Amino acid sequence: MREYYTITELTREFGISTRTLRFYEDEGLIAPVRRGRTRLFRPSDRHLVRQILRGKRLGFSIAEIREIIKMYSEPPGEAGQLQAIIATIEEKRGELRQKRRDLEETLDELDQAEEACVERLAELGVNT
Amino acid sequence: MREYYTITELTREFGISTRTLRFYEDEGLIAPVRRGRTRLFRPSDRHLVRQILRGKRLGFSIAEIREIIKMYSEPPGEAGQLQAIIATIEEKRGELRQKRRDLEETLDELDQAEEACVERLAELGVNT
DNA sequence: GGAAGAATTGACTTTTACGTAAAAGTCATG
DNA sequence: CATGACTTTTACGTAAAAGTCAATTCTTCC
Repeated sequence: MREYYTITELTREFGISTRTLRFYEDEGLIAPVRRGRTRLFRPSDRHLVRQILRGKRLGFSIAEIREIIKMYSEPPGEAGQLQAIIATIEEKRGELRQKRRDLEETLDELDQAEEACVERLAELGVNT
Repeated sequence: MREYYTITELTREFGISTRTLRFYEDEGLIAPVRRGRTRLFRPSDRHLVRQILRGKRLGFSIAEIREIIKMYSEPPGEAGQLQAIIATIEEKRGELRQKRRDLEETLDELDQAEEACVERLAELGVNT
């Protein structure tokens, strides 16, 4: 496990721009350490980037991703806060399940569409 | 099955604004018929709206949704076009499968986060 | 037949998530 | 030490997806 990654290493690995990484830092999603002014990304930062991009692919906004990421971090000390986090987790879980239903439905409809195309092709094959 | 829905009926059913529906019409995603200037939405339009919102929840852009919707419609006559559609369906299926992996991973991490919270709560319960 | 209540159009605004360009600092290598 | 590849900050720009608002135009209902 490497200790540090440079910003361009991560841009290449994830196919994103330096602007994007700086933007995520501005948004408080990641906090790479500095040597002088230069950012050094630790494996944990790299993992956060991975989680951010995953969230993006699922259609979550930066604000939502921030919320999700916050929940992965160490749980706080206070009981009330813990309850609150658990409630938020429940909520996100609900959203994800909705997305899963959406996903399965869409996959089904794509299957049907493909079948229709294949049938149509068969017809053409016969008629030609 | 009702023959027509008014625009406000659909806004209420789906929790979106008239502006949004008109926007989708401008974008060519739906094409409600008119009585005078008033839009009348058929069940098929309503179903399209359902599909659009599903696409949105999955993080697809309007352009992508347009692409997906086009594939649900009747397959065209020409073999080359049919092949092209099938290829696009394959591609979308790939994206959806990636999303599904992302989704499962996120659900797993949320589970872990919740467990951590529950444990922490148990500790607090013991210590108090 | 006139007032109230929907709908419509068009223009302008907003938010999100970066893109892009300028100007300057950093650092390894020849 | 200078060259070139990277990086940084600052600041303005932009595309997508609506929101908002104003001015009209239908309806319809009493």
